[in-house]
Amino acid sequence: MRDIPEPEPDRRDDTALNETRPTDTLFGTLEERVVPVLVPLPAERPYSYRVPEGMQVEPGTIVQVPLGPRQVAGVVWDAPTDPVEPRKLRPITRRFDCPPLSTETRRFVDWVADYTLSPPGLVARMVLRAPAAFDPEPAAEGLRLTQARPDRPTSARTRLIETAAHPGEWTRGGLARAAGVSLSVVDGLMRQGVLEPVWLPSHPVVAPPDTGAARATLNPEQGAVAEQLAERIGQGFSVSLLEGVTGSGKTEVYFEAVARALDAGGQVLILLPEIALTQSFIDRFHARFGAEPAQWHSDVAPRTRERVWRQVAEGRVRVVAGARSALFLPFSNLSLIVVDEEHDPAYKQEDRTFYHARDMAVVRGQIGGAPVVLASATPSLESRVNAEAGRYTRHLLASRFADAVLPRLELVDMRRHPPARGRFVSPVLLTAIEETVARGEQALLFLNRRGYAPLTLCRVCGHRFGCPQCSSWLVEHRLRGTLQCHHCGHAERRPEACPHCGTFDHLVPCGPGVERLAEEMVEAFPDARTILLSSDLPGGARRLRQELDAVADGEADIVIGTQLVAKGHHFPLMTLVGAVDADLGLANGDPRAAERTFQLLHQVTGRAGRTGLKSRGLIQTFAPEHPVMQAIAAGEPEAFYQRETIERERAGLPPFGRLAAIIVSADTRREAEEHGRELRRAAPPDDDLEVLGPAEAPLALLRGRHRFRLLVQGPRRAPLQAYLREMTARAPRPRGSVHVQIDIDPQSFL
DNA sequence: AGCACGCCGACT
DNA sequence: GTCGGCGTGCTC
Repeated sequence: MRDIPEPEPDRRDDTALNETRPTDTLFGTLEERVVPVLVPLPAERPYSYRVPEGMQVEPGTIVQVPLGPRQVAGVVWDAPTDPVEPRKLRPITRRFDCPPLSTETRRFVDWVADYTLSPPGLVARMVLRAPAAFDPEPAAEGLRLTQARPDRPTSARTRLIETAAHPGEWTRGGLARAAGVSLSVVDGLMRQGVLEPVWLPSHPVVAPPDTGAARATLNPEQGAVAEQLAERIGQGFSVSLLEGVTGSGKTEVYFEAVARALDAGGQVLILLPEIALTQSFIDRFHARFGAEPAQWHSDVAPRTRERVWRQVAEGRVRVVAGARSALFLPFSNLSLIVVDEEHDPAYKQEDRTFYHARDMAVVRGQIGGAPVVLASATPSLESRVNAEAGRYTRHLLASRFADAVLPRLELVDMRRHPPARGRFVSPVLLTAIEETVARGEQALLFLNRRGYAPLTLCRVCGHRFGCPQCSSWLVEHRLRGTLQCHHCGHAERRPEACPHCGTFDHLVPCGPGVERLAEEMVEAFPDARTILLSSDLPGGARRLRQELDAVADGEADIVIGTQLVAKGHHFPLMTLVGAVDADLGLANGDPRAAERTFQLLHQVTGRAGRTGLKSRGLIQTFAPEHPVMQAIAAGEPEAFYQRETIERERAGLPPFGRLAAIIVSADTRREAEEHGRELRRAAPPDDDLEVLGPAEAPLALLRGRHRFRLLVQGPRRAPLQAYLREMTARAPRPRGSVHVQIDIDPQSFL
């Protein structure tokens, strides 16, 4: 990790903070202090503000400053500013009573801004996204018993005093309720000075974790890995790749490193993809540490969010479990970062500031001198290559818990075992389902396609229903009676007649979706309990969670699900997993399609067989010879990764993609994609082609490992060309890259 | 990012 | 004749 550039020294040296500069006034020279303040807007440098007489600020102090017509929160920074006319200078409005952002947090903001070519103000904005947290939480007024005693001790008063004598914090209302007296009794005793008001410190948003609450029982292998991870705590920056199949105890193992970091007095951040941040994870944490971690994700109530932010800044919150944005919390003493499910594409943010949270977590660890643990059953190519190259230490958890065994995986060659006409499940899989259900066990059919059918056409005239806004087909959702575009969200009612030729009742669905698969199962196994799990079912996330629990409790025989079944849910009775269309993800033109498909199928088949029952995974494919299918059948990621990546790297080839197209002309991503489709048609068939929007293009150029075809046209041509010239000029500047550049997507090989 | 200013199409 | 579209520019 020596590749992370040191912060450029000149950036700190040439602007002394609280710089004193003489200003000429009518009355002579007046000394005034001017400081750089990073404001939440896309300016390349901090703005300068005057510091009012008597105000103390230092780098990291959070302040309120006037900005045009409004007041905004900014951070006092330590970077040079552009010269500004003295008459434009305005004073800082106030400083918030809030711990200053730590040096590590500030260096992290600078680094991310520099790396992602984002204005530092916008990165700082991600840190400051808890507006009401900069002022201290309003202290609650509590009451405390004094030495004084009432002049006339009535029974109500005596009871009140007895109650108040109990240890603990009492509020006015709470005390009255607990003593069974009215508020006027409390007020009376306050007037007599028997009770006095005290300021209660605000309550911790979560109880402190207890590292000794419940030691996990680890087998020798897990114990050894846990110890190796724990030994890294306090030893400075390192990255450990913790790899193990579903059920191998990764979480329990890294919890031991978390415990060690907490014992050493540090803060811990556990990053999870938003979808994996479930109650079940929180429960597991609670079981180990006797308290919940603070949570940070989009569903956390604003009020709680602010308290978490504040208490992280104060160092009172010790552990945060959060989605990628938790990386920008104002930790002051971060001593361990865990990135669970590190391969998950949800870590990549693709709007505003583009960043990959896994990579930025590594950078944050480097800046703060803290160890980083990346955990996954199916590590990303980047992480595997980094491990191969010795930058990351690899820890392998080979076995599963107890007697649970991995499912036996078989490929079903759909050319040799075709389903019946208009059906999608091969007789081989049908037989397996029948046997499974007969034994009272559960079968899972995985198909990553929502709705009933991905394409509808008219049997009479051949009309195909396409999206009016983009170029994809409309997906029929029979349960809702709609045709929907999964690309742009366009939806319309399913018509009775063909809009082209007017014929009624001759519209035919083509291809399978989960709804259609459910229909097929109900017909084939009318006595079995079939359940459909899809993110678009009515009832929303809560209903879905209930359904998942019901499945785990055995209240279904056949489960049909989209990719949501691959994420973090354990079904103890599941002994058969069928991937209905394993080839599906391979054909979509995504250069990471093979990797994603491998990961998805691996995770789905890993759902089965936690109880020690014999379990099977059947993978329906038309291409059993494809390396992804071979690797899945072997049940060993190695086969796939070596073929797909490492060999390629050894051969001296760019890992993926010989040609990347950059569309710099477009104003919107959609427009860029349209240009991209044209370009893809025109490209030689053996070129791997990546289409990048305008926001990504300069970055890709800067990182430049690929040949680029530039298409520069349209209304913003001139500024973009200038920008690109500037970027190209910057590109040769020797700067290391933290990660092996495996992904042609510039954001992922940061 | 917001927000204001500024120049061209369909209407209370 | 105005209301309103978003293109352009500015914020210490």
